[in-house]
Amino acid sequence: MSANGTQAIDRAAQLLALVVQADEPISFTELADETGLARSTTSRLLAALERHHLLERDGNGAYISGPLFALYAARHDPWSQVARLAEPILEKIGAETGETVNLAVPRSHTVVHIAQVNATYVLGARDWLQVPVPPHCSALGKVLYAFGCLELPEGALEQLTSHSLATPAALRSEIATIRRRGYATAREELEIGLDAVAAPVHGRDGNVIAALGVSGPSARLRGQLDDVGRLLIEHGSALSQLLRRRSPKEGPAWG
Amino acid sequence: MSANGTQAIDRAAQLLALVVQADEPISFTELADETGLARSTTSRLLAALERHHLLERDGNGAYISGPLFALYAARHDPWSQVARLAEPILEKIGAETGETVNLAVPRSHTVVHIAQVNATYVLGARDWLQVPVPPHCSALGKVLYAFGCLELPEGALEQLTSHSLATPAALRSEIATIRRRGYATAREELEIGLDAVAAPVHGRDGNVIAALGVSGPSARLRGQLDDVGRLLIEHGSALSQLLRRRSPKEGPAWG
DNA sequence: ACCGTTGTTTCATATTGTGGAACTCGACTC
DNA sequence: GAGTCGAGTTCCACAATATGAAACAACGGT
Repeated sequence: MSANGTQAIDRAAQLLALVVQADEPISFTELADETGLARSTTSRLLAALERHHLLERDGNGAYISGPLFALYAARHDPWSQVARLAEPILEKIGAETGETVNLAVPRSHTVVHIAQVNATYVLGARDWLQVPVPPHCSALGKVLYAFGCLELPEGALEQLTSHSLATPAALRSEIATIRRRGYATAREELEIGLDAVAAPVHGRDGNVIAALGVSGPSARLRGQLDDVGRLLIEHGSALSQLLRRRSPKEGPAWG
Repeated sequence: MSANGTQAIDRAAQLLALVVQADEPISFTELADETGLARSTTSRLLAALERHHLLERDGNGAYISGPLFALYAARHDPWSQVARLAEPILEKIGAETGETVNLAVPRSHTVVHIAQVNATYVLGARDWLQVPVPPHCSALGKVLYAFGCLELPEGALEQLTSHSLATPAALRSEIATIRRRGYATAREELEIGLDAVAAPVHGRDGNVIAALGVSGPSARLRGQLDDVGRLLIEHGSALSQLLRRRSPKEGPAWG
C-alpha cells in the first residue's frame, strides 16, 4: 500500500479519504485518533489540504469535502455537460442574431436556463441562468410543453402581462401550432417589450430534452421571429446531433 | 499561499488541482512542465496520488480525476440523497409486509428504481435497481403518471401480459381512480403472478417527485392490496416530510 | 479561578523528500 | 535488426523538509 518518499502525502490522502467517505462532517480529534497521527502533524496536514481547497470547515470547525470536489461534481453533472457542448452553438447564434441566446431544461413544472450567451446590443435580457420561469410565458417553456417535457397545467394560468396566455385551452392550441412549424414564440408574454423564439433539442434517445431560444426587445425582434425560428430549428438539430455523438456513457437522467 | 512543512503536499495538491480542473486528461509531461517540478518528483507524487485513488490513468496513460471524486459525486447526486434518506422507511415497510419494497423516479418516459429492500420471503421480486420499466405496467409508474411526473403516452400501449392496460383511455380512467384514493395497483400487468401497490412521495416544493411501492406474488398480495396501499400512503407522506426537512439546499433537479 | 478539552505554533532533530543521473521501455527510422 | 529518440520510472547521496514533544492559546464547564 505504501511506497518510498511519500509519507506526508500518504498521511494527507488518508485524512482526505476519511473526510470524503464520511457521511457527516468529521472533527479534528476524530481524524487525529482515527489515523493515529500526532496532533501537530494532523493540524499541519489538514491546514495544507484546506489551503488547497481539498477540504473545508463547516460552522463548527469540523471538516468536510472542499470546493475542488464540488467543482468536479458540477463538471460531471449531465446538464452541465450538455451546457458545455452547447456553448459554441449558442455563441454562433449570438453572433448571427446579436441577441441573448439561452438553453433551457424542464425542472419541477418550471423552466430553468442552463446556458446563456449575452446580446451584443447594450439592451438585452438579464442573466437568466438558474432562474426558474413560468413555462407558459416563455418560448422555451412552450417548446418543452409542446414536446412532452412538461406536464400541462390545468387551472387558470398566471398572467404576467396582458399578453400572457390565460387558459390551458389557449396553451393547447398554441402547442398544436408549435408542433406543426417546429418553433415557439412569446410576444411580450413574460414581460412587456420582450419577445422570444425557441426550438427543441433532442437527446440521445430522440426525446426532446431541452430548448434553445433567443430573446430580445420586441422593437428589434418582432419583425424577424419567423426567420430566427427557422435559424433555431437548424441549430437545435445541430446540437441534437452533437449530443447524439458525444454524450456521456449510458443515458443519464435526461428528460 | 504556502506555509511551512508541507512542500510535498503543496506540490501534490497543485498536480491534483491541474488534473481535476482540466477538461481533458493530462499527460505526465504536461503536468511536469506546468508545475516546473523535476520529472522524478512528479512521478513519485503522481504515483502516490494514484495509489490513494485521487487520480487514475486512462488507456493512454494520461491522468484524470480518480475514484474518490466519483464517489463524492455519487454521494451528492440528489437522487442518491433521497434514496439514502428513504432507506430506513423502506426497511420498515419491508419488515411490516415481508415483501420487496422499491422507491422509483421518472426518467425519460420510463420508471427507474433507485432504492430497494428485498422480501423476507424466498419468493420475491428480483433486483430492479436502475432497470427502466414501462410505467403503464407498474404501480410505481402509474403513480408518477397520475401526479404529473410523466407525460401520458399517446399511441397504443405495449402489452406485457394479457392484463396490461392496452389504451391511453384505460390508463386515464385508472389515473382518475389513483388520484382519488391516493395509491396505485398493478395486478399481473408487468408479469404474470406479480402484483404491486404504490403511493406518491412529495418533494420540498410539494410536487410529486417519486413513488414508493411494494411488489410480490399475487398469491400473497392480491387479498391485501388495499391495506398495503393505505400503509404506503402513510409511509409515503412520512418520507415526504423527511425530505421537506432534510433535503439539500435549494431545489435540485427534482421532478 | 482552576481544570480539562481542543487545536495551533515552535523548534531541535533525523527522517523524509529531493533531483540529477542512470535505467527501462516502446516507437520510429534507416 | 541495430540505432536513436522521447517518455517515464527507479536509484541514491545529500540536505532540506516533515516530524512530534512540548509549550502555547482559546474555550467551556464548574
